[in-house]
Amino acid sequence: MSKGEQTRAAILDKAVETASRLGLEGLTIGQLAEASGMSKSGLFAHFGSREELQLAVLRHGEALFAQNVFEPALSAARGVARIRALFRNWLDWTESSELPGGCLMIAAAAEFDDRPGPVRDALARSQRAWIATLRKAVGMAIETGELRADTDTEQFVFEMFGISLATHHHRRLLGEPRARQRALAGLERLIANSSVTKPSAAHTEAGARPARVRAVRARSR
Amino acid sequence: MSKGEQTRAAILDKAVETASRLGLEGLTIGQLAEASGMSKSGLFAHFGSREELQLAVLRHGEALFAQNVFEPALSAARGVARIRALFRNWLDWTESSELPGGCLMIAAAAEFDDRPGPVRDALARSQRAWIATLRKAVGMAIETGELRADTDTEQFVFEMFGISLATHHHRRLLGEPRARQRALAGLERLIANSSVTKPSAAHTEAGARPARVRAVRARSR
DNA sequence: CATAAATACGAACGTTCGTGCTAATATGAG
DNA sequence: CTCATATTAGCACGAACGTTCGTATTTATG
Repeated sequence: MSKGEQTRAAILDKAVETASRLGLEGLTIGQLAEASGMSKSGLFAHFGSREELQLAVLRHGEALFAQNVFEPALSAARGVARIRALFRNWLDWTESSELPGGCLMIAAAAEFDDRPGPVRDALARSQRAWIATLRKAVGMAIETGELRADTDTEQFVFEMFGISLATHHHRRLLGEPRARQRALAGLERLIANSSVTKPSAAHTEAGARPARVRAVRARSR
Repeated sequence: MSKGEQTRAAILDKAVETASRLGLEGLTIGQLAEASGMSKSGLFAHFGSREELQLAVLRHGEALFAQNVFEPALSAARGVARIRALFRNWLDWTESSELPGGCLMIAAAAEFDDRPGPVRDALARSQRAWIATLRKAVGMAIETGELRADTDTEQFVFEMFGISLATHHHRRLLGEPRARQRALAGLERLIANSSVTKPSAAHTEAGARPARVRAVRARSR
């Protein structure tokens, strides 16, 4: 790796960190240069424009996401186990120490959903790819017979996404410590609702949901 | 209403609109002045600082939210009917023509979750109040006997929030036209899971969930 | 109608923004 | 070690930022 690529990577590490807190629009050539210990123009030369910097940050974040969330989950068995692994890695990612501002994609999504341009396009592409990955995982859980064949995978992933967003929102803005617990409970409810083996009516009525959740938590720790 | 209050209100209308698209940090005294057809300094005099402007925009947005989402839902009967009303008004709000950038609070939440200060504090307070309102609505649905007494209201609202966030995300960034449908289906699943009268197993297994959703949609149109 | 108060404007402040240049320095291949 | 190339720094630019100030104008009050 040449010196140039090396500094570029170091810059992008810093930039992803900053962007997770301040957003991609909060990224500033000057501040990023100071944080990287180099001159504005020196840093600028690596990207050519602010928009190119934003795109590079997005790509860098995507790579980190794949590396930290997606890839480790592949060691989990296909089916609900992998769904749980993907989801937990996702939650871990949003509270990672490398990302003091939480998930970069979530911050960028809210920021660019009304700013047409290449950055928004790249972001949307990335999000669609992630959704497709999740759908595939749900599809495999149907193939293994753990989830019912009539499961609406799109709806499943939609709600899964929502739980993740709510976790981010509650933990970061509201400082809610039980957010992760709520997230895991939500996922379990989602899984239970699409499971082939249905809980008995008596069980369910007597509050089986919290009990089931507790069991899952125990297993996860 | 004095002339001053009048222009101030007009400014804030424009500002809420802009902030819904560009965020509170995207708000600029100069641009807002131009959009309002007045001078920078003239506009500035109404607020005294940019931060005060942001706070005023937030308060103005809060008032609009209460007026468009909360208050109309009070005409719905206590219980799940009101939960549905609140939720639908909320969805309507995020696609309102007055808010070209979607829900102001959601945009601001992602923006300020890592920017300590008065704006973040005000936003968090507002969000907590809204959550409390939703919890109260769920609590009343328990009192009416429609939802089970062991329903975890906090969890219910958490997931409701998530569905709303996912809807915003999918519709605005990904342009997903079925987002609203997915949202309503998610809420119905949430309600069904906490309902006293449980659907028969046969019904559920044969895909009662989409059917139930369709019925609800029909009722809402 | 006069007059005090409220409201709006225009010009300018010091900073920071992104982006061009050119010159200096560091890197790595021969 | 040499030298072409890659990398960084220095400096300057026009524009926009939030903010201040003195002044003009409009509004409401007696």
